[in-house]
Amino acid sequence: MEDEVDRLVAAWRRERPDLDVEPLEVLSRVSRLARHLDRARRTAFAEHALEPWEFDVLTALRRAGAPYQLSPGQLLTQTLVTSGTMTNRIDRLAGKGLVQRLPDPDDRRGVLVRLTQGGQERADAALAGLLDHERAILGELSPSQRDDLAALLRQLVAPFDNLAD
Amino acid sequence: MEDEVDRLVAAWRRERPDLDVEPLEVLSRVSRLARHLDRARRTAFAEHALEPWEFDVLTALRRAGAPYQLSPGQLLTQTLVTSGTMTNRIDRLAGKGLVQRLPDPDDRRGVLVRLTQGGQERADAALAGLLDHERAILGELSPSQRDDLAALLRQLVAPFDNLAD
DNA sequence: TCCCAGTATCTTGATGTCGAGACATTTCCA
DNA sequence: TGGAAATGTCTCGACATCAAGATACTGGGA
Repeated sequence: MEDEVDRLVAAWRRERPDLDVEPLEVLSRVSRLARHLDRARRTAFAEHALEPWEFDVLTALRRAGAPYQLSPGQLLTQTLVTSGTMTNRIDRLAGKGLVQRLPDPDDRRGVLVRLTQGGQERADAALAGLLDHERAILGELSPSQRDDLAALLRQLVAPFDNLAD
Repeated sequence: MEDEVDRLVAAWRRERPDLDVEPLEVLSRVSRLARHLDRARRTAFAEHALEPWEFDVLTALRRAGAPYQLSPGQLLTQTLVTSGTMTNRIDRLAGKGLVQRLPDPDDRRGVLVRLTQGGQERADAALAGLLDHERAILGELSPSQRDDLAALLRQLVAPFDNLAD
């Protein structure tokens, strides 16, 4: 089946026949698919009354394992936002009762952000919902195609992930 | 080589062994790769003193073919932003002399946005630079792997692209 | 012990985007 | 032909983000 990138590439071949636009076949599809996935995620989370950024923070804490707490600095590195943004996010999540701020007993400059019981439940439910949605999207592919795709993508991502960011 | 998604998946398997997190192997890699690509694009465009959003608008006009003009509404559907955002973008591009606003001769409500000579040159140069960068990223893969990857991604994207958006 | 560079977090101001609504013009239908 | 609905663009207010600087505390060397 044809997609928007096929149309995009055709337009460039018509307007710029001198250029090799083959890289777009892969990388434009990655970008466009990511945009669609963002929208799908937003929809999936709305069923649990969560914004994507809330999910990102809550699940980072959930993945940390009991007692489900991290410093703001650790959350920064996991979510790739700036410190000002994280302060704002923690404020709002604390206001909703999904996390609480605790003083770090070992460092009086520091703070620990801990998932509340309610926050953990919301995170767990939203993750399950997200995975259901994503399984539906991947229904287009056979199990072996999924494995192939994951392996190819890993090859492209790994150089970025293993570089000092 | 290992990547961040391998670590992410391992953490979930430890914390939520009851869940099947296999979809993340594909879709989290798509999202993360897209984020890395955004940063790489930003770097590539900076060599031509362009922001990503400027590139998006200028190349939409460039792809339209001579005389390189589209209505704001057509630009909306191609760039997936809202009308308020597009008005703002056109204002700034016009201020830099990269596009100009012309009254639509056929519809007095309407406006046509036309690429200037300078705008076209910037768009063409930035596209060539982007493709060079992207070719380097894809250097990890053989030609047949790229074809496979493009085909698998097309299968995932096509249902979104061919749905009323 | 004192000081100072380093670390951790929060505050502030600027920016770009979105969503809703305003306004002008066109199109469709009675 | 008259009027309502649709269309195309712009304006405005709210919001999340970022970058840079402010504030508070720690820890090692003189």
